[in-house]
Amino acid sequence: MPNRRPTAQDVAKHAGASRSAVSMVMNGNADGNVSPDMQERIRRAAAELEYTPHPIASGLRRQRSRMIGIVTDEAASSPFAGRMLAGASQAAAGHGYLTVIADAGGPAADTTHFIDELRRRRVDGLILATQSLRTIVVPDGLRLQPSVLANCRDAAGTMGAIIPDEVRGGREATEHLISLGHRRIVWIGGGVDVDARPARIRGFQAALAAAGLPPGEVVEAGWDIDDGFRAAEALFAPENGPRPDAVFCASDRVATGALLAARTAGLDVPGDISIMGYDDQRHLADATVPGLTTMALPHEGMGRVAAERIIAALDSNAEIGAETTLLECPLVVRGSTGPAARA
Amino acid sequence: MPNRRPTAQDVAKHAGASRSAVSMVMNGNADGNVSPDMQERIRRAAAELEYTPHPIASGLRRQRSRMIGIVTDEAASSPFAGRMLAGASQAAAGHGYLTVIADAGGPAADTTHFIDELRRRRVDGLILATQSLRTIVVPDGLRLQPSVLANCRDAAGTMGAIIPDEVRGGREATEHLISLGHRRIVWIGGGVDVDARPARIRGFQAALAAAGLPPGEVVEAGWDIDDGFRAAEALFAPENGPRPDAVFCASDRVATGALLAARTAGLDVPGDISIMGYDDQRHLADATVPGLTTMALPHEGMGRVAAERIIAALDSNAEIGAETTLLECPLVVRGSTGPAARA
DNA sequence: CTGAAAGCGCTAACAA
DNA sequence: TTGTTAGCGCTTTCAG
Repeated sequence: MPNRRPTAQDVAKHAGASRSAVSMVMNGNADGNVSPDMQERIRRAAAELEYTPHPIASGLRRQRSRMIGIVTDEAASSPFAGRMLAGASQAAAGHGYLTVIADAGGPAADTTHFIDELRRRRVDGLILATQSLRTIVVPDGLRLQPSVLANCRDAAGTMGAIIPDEVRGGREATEHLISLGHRRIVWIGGGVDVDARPARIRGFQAALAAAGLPPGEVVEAGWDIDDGFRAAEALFAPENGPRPDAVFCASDRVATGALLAARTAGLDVPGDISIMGYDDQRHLADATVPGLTTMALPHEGMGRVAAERIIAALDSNAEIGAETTLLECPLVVRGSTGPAARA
Repeated sequence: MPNRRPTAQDVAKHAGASRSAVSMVMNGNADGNVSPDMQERIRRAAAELEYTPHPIASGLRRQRSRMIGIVTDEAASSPFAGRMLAGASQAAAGHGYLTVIADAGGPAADTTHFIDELRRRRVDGLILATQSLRTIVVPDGLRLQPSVLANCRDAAGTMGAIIPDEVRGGREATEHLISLGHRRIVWIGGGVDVDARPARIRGFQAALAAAGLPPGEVVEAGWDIDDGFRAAEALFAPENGPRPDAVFCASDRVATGALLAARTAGLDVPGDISIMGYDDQRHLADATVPGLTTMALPHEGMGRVAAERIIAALDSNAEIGAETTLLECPLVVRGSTGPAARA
């Protein structure tokens, strides 16, 4: 099983060159230093022996591990974690970096230990990713090396972050509804404890105002299916006045509840009413009847951009910057929105 | 920012000892070799300087990276991936191992490249994890070092695997329903292309038989909400004969559809009918009205046990074995199941 | 019981 | 243009 791998020494012997020549060829630094035909012989020898440089040895020498660490708060409880990790790992792999993960299994404040552990392991850069959008006090360890925040922002405002553009998401979702001919659009749900809510509502109202429509009604409710169900049920009751053309839900779960309420009230979606979700929660938004039109949270993109931003800084030896990058939430059109009935 | 870290040399000087003494103390090999008071002085010096051994250097020397790699097929599209990765990373961290990930972003067959890349990076062990339960042809690279499969099994049967015990899950779910007094229980859903379905149905029928009940009816349908809705709608239509006491759904999505159909048909859940899900899909099973009673897929456990099994082999220098470990799917009781009405 | 010496495999500065 | 040398920080053997 062990199958000893060849070393640069072996390749050098095989090609009749020196170890350092091999090293230079493998690292692309050979051009002014090793004759072209020697380079070719080395390359051939390397290929023949299936030589590939030992990353641990080169890491030791260069004082670079080519690993980037991701520490997450309770990835286990989020259906979105996989997307972020996949995005980061794919981006990193594309630049020859390895992605190492540490899940704190608890709130972001408990990540300190894991950050230290990853630093001890000599990761070149660090991503701190939270499962829901929030503002956090950044653990000290993060500041000691290139790091960015994903899906959260620094209370001190001095650390770079990648977060969804929720205002724009709220706006574009609303524009989609308006373009379909809807005029009376009601917002449902989203507990007040989460940062995303006010931003989305701001976008919602901005789009309405831009279209010359009056401010939209905002119905308080939580984030879950039954919150959406109850709120929509009340909204659809005839005694509560005219029905809205469309509802814009704080989450796909709320939207699923609204869908259910519409069905219970005998309303056709989207014939009688359009329902818009938010999150693009896999195995939910794509699994309702009809499928939910929704704004996708860019988890994969956050992972990718976070990794790319760190790697760019690492590879150019530059500072990473404190800017906050806002990522677009793409509109995913499924069946739950359609043209206004009276349009 | 770089803040040079102390080396074993620094500690040795500080404590008036030799580098090797420091090494032995840090690795617990000091007892017959370094005098107790010298050990104490070294330990104190290490603490004072906040010395921690350089894992890359020791890895190079020991030819061990203390990293275990996880390669996943399309983690990005699964809401369960995070649990598995969190389980593995927590278990690994507990033993001083680092978890590195590589997401193939495609089917399991495309993981070869990522396996090779992780091997090149000198991971000590490898986990190949699939997002849905299946039998796969194991890529060659996996056999060249300690590896286990998570959520999939080896077509050749020679590689260790950790998978959910779906037969037992099907049985225990059914037993839960039977214990509630239900007698006529119908299975709904689960396309035929997925391995999990026949196993769950086998458990379902076994529990029925063990209770002296006739074989349960099995309704064909897919895995999604609308599949569950349609199947349940037909099942609940009065013209299709007496209603079942309970339905056992192939997935939480199907169960969500069934819940919706029950509501549409004016049935109370669980008063008139109990609905059982499968998967414990986060942000769905816990977000319906009422919450779904379901069998949890042990993703976190699979990650944890896979990591532990590899690490145990690594740390004892033993073979890893070809056994398949079956993990229990825990019953999660929420509101969608209750006592039979006529009981 | 202790410390010096020899690398692990690689890279980069330097000398030829 | 080439090859030699001196480490990166650690572990482990072996002579004191």
